[in-house]
Amino acid sequence: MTTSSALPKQYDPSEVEPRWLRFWLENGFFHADETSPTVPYAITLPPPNVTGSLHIGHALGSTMQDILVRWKRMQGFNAMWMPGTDHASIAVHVLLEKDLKRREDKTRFDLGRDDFMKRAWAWKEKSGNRISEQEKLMGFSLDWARERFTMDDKSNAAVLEAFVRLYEEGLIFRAKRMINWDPASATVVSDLEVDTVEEKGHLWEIKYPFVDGSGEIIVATTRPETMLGDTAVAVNPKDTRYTAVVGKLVTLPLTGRQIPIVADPWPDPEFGSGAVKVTPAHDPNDFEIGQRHNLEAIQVIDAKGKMCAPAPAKYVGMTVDEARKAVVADLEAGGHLGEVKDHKVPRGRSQRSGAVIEPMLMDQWWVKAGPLAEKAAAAAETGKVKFVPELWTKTYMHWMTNIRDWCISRQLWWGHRIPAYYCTCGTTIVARTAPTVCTSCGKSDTLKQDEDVLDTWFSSALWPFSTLGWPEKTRALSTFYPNNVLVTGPDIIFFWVARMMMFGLHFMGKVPFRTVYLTSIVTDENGDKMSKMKGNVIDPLDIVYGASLEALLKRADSENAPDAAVKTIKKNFAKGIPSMGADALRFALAALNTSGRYIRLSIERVEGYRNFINKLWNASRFALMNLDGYDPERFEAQLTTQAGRQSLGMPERWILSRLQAVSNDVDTALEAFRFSDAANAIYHFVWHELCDWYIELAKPHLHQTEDLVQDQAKAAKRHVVQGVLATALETTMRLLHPFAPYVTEEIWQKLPKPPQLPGSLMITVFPRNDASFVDPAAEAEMKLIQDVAVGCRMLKATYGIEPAKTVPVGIRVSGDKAEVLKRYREAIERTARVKAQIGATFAGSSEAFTLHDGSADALTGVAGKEVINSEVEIVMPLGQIDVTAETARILKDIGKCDKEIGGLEKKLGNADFLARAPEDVVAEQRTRLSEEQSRKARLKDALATLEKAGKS
RNA sequence: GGGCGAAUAGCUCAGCGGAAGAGCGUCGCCCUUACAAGGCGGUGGCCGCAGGUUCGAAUCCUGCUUCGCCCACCA
Repeated sequence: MTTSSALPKQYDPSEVEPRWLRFWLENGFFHADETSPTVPYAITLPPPNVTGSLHIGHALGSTMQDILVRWKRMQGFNAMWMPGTDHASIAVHVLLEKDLKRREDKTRFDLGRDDFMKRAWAWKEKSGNRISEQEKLMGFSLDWARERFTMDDKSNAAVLEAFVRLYEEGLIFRAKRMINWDPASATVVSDLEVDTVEEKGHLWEIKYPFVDGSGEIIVATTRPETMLGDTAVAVNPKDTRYTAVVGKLVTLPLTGRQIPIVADPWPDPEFGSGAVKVTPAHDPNDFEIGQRHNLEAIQVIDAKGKMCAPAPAKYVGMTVDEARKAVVADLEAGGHLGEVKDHKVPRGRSQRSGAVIEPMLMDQWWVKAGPLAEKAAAAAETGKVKFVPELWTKTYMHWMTNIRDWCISRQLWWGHRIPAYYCTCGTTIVARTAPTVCTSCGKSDTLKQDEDVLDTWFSSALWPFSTLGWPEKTRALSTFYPNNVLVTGPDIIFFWVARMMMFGLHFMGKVPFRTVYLTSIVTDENGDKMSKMKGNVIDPLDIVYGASLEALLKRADSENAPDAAVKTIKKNFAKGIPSMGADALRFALAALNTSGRYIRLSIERVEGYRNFINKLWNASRFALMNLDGYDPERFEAQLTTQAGRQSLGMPERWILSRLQAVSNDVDTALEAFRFSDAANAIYHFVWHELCDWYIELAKPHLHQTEDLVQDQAKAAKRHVVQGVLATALETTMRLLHPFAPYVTEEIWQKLPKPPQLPGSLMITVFPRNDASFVDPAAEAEMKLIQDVAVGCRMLKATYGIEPAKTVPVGIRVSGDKAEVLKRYREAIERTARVKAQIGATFAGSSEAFTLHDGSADALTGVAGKEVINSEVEIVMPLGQIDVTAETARILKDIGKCDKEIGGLEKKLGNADFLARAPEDVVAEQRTRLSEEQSRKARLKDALATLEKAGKS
């Protein structure tokens, strides 16, 4: 016999988890073989940035992926989950450069390219290791043998190949266009990396005098400093105020330059003065106007965000803000300033560095997005790729159909260097290997490789196939491409999902994945997005293993967290974080993952699911303490025969039927990515069916008694109950395993089970649909038992009787329910702690009756009554009770009845309803009405006897 | 300026055409030999507002209000 000391009362994940993780890894259970003949199921983990460690958002997405992968693996699929990390070019730059500035007061340029790269690699090593460690500890069944990095040799080869091919196809080109310049990081960023925020500013009117002395034209601008680079003034051709001046020249103040007035459709006559100064080098619109009118683009702001020649020497070297003040002052002094108004100005800020983006004209590399996007949009329209939740399709489509060319070059070092070589003769060569001689002039030693690297998302866009060996034609590629599902956050639909679609379709001719599941965004309990700056981030492992306030503060300090963050940490985690275990966190994430856009995560919520894991643990502990003498093979054989099935008691058939229903619910929910439905179905089953009812009903049969040896029937019954309990638990472990792999493996290994099963739960088969276990009759009977037991408990609680105290109770029953109640009287008695007499009438008056054991219990006082339904009511002799309170309770019930009856009568009295509603709906309403009427009659009856008792 | 979404119990959310639900919280009573990280029971809702469609609306339509989010070159 297993003693209780063998299993602790409280589940201790820290002891269990490392053991099974090692076991799974050592046995290679996470590895999928691409040559396996079984049906593949593949997911590629969105590679986390090597910018530090995983946050709770990663934990959410990865947990959902692991649930899918473990579930499909157990269903017999060749499930492969590809791990890896992303070099995160600009993010790592920002991180390292900040650190460099703080510790050594240096910029990357002080350090030089080679030294900087060494530091970046060291950082990558540290961060990458930390990330994979976290992923392992969370129990993620990633195929570690395949682990990749976006800057490993194979990925580099894929990037090179993709770049060269796209260049050869004319889909990558170099051009001088308006770009977003981030002066802080000293690089171009793409449109997507710019956040536009409205900031307070001014609208200045500036007077430009006509060269011919015939007056002046007033222009309006929010950026007066750019006037130094103006090369025209534009007015709308429909604006009759200006028709006469089109073609005239004006003198640009402060510079003396003469510039023309041009007619262009862009200026809105309603805005400002209707005349626009045109600075083609520093404004996207002005650039367009410049293109249309062949205007010169004069650059007056340099790459460091400072004014430069040919701006007048006075301003050169000033920052943009300084120049603005100086220009405004000088204009005013010269009498060129008109009205100045407050104005909200949209300002672009770099997502990464926060610096104000400077629009500039520069030579950069571009991907021609149009043709690629066309196919990517079509794939969504024809259903080759599906978005879940579906509403994200619109977001994706909107972007795809309004796409702009993608600027892919970055003036950074950490990344894939662009394979373009420039010869002094002016030739550009794009090649897979560095050319030694110029293909044009034939000279050697004249070639220089482009200094720039690619946007980090370029390699990410190739990830679904570069990880499988592309550009080589590998077996892995043919087996696992396309992936079945991509699980990621909606915030990177444009950055990543869209681009994988474009490149996947272009290079592979097929979508990279069939379904895109977009997760919610995890926020803190107040609904605020988590950020290190705010101090509300949670490291998943802190929840798994717990963390003291001191430890959290120490880490914040080492990460240079701002004061506000430290304050938040002190407030939110005053008592630290208790240890929950990986299973509790995983289960919580699944259970909270409804279709909403946000998940508010709080430690308390996780605690609730830790309690659930503990509940499961204790239920298993109970079972293991009572499974002595149990023979799994014998029971399995019994379950397979018709006679054996029929020998099961109603509670046994009920719990197996419920288990079957829950299995189906879980399957259905997971097919639809409804993780919370799946988790909640299991939670409810385990806690409120298996534990609250079945185990309670099983107890009397399991408890060892002396006569068991003699009583063959009792021994057989005990064995059946043992079998059902063990089977139900074993099946529950399989259902729950994808969500909570550790505790389920631990319990499953301990449970007695038929010997032919595999050596690990994670490679056992997921519960399959077996309709033969569905038993509506058992479910209906059990429902009746539960209703009656709950009714008894309610009466006891109402009258302040301790739950543990057994009291006599009469169950008045008519119709065919009597037999069921009589048969399961013991079940009611046990679960409600009552002594029940069951019958149509009781001895004596309606309030006095004889207990079933024969002892008379004539009651002089009053009884509590609870009407269960039209056929069943409970009468509980109570002696003296508070007649007023009981009357009020019954009146309240009658009130509810009346309301129901009123509604139903009105409905059934409506000829239109009878004529138009479906027959079954009408019939249902009729049944309900008669049920309610009967219930009301019984309640009134109870009220009458109560009144009588009150008077006597 | 365009687009998308959300308003349901104190909180977080599910339900999306035929009886208002869950978890947590809260309030009682209990250490009943698996579990106090537990058991039993209760309380709690003009389903944002106003119209409309329908025999029937939390659910569909329209408008309004309030909150989110995304996209956008009005100087």
